[in-house]
Amino acid sequence: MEAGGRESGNALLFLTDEQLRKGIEAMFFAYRGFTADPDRILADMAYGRAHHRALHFIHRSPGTTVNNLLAILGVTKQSLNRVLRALVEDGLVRNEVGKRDKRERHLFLTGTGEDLERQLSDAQRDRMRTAYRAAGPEAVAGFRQVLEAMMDNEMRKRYDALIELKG
Amino acid sequence: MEAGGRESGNALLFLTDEQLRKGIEAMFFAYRGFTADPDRILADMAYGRAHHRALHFIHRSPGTTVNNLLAILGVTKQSLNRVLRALVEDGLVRNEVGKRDKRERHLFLTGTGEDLERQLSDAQRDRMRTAYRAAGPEAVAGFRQVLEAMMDNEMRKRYDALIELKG
DNA sequence: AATAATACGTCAGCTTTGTTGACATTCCAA
DNA sequence: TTGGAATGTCAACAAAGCTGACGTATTATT
Repeated sequence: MEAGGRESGNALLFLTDEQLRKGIEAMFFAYRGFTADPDRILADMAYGRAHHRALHFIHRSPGTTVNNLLAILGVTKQSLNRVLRALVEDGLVRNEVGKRDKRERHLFLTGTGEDLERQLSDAQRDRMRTAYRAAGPEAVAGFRQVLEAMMDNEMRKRYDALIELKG
Repeated sequence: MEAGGRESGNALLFLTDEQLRKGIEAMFFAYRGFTADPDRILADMAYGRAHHRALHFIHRSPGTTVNNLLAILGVTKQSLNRVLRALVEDGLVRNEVGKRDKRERHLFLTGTGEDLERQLSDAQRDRMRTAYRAAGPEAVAGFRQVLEAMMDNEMRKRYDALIELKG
């Protein structure tokens, strides 16, 4: 287990079912806030959250392949393909046949794509920044620690891999 | 703005775009982990995440009305009705006409409903507990602080109202 | 007493985003 | 040269959200 034993009294009060339930509900409501601003922007367009996610990760890792994106997003290629096709048709995403492996398509944002991505992530970052500022650096460190511990091993790998790129 | 000025150097490093992006991605991956276990359980049944949410909040506030639940979940009554109808038909949720106001329907879980709810929330709590334990009480406090700061004002009201009940 | 507002249910139709399954193409590598 | 990987695409479907319209109790207001 871990420390345990002697510190049975108050030290573990943060692990009671009540505390866990609060955390679960906080996660639920916070996630809605987390996506609210981009959702509002996207509602006017023909795009949704799935398009936002694609734009985000292409922006973040330019030249990434379809398979990479598939693994990160955790959806089927048919589902992702629908999103990518729309973005390519509308000129937000550019497709480039791989040099080494010509089966692969490397994905890039166009100028227009970068513009929309920036608009969306600005909104999302603004909220995040406000929350971070209100909570302070130590709270933020704790926030990140808990989130990372909450991921699946699979997802933590993907997350870590992303972090390494620019981390 | 706020404090600013003299402490321009390292004190605000946690507010850089890079740090915010990491937080955004951590939130994305963590939320997938957060829902993964209940999702796996529900996949075998004819239910989804929407049913889980309804069960959770009815369990948490027994006797809540449809309108209450609507406000908490933030969906339309048509959408919620589809979910509730299934749960009532399958004998997981019980409907009770209001005493004071006979227009209202008060919602309760049946024994079967409680069983499923427990199964789902046990799975979710287990992951939460493991994450909390790994991160420690101070990290958890920070986690909660940031989440609460991230909610919409609307949602924070709902969240606070819930907390008061049993909190 | 009449009227308005509220709470709830339901029908119909639409959208987004996910899913399977099947199949073709292209290309790398053994 | 052949098997398998990476990609794209078609079709059909499901979950879960949405709008709009309408009906029925019940309560509140005038």
